[in-house]
Amino acid sequence: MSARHWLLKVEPEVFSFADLWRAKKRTTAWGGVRNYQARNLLRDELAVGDGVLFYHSNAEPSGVAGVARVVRAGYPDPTQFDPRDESFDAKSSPAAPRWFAVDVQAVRALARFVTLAELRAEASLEGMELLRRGSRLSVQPVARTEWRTVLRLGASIGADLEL
DNA sequence: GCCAACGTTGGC
DNA sequence: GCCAACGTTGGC
Repeated sequence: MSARHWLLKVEPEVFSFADLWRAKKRTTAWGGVRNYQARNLLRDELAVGDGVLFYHSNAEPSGVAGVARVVRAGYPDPTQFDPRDESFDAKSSPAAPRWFAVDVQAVRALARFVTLAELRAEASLEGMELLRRGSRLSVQPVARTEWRTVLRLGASIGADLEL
């Protein structure tokens, strides 16, 4: 698979796009994921330079808040080795790490926050993973056409659509 | 290896 | 707060 665009879910109560914007170098480790399908994507697929839709889940409203990019590809998620961390995994070890993280850097906020309802209303996004019934993956591939559509929905008139 | 019970996600 | 959908766990 050579998807170049991804959607990453975050609960804004925990860490929002605004938090990322304020972070040092506008960059954060994106990890704590304890799902194997998501792990495989983080470990094997996300590459430096890939585009990221930063999605606020479990929010009022939920939706895409901003654009980020991958600045460090998959590496062992340090939280799995920290007994004090709630994502600690006693069955993992540095020699055989089980969970992975990437680093992402904010590129820009969307001119308009694009709500989940707006995404659902967009016929051309019908096949988007996020919108599929029961979809829960916190790392999802985004097709190029979907990426462009979301950016268009989030752009103010005349804004540059390219990342 | 089956599958019921349980935990989590996340929209509503 | 509810609950549907899904993933994981663990008894057998």
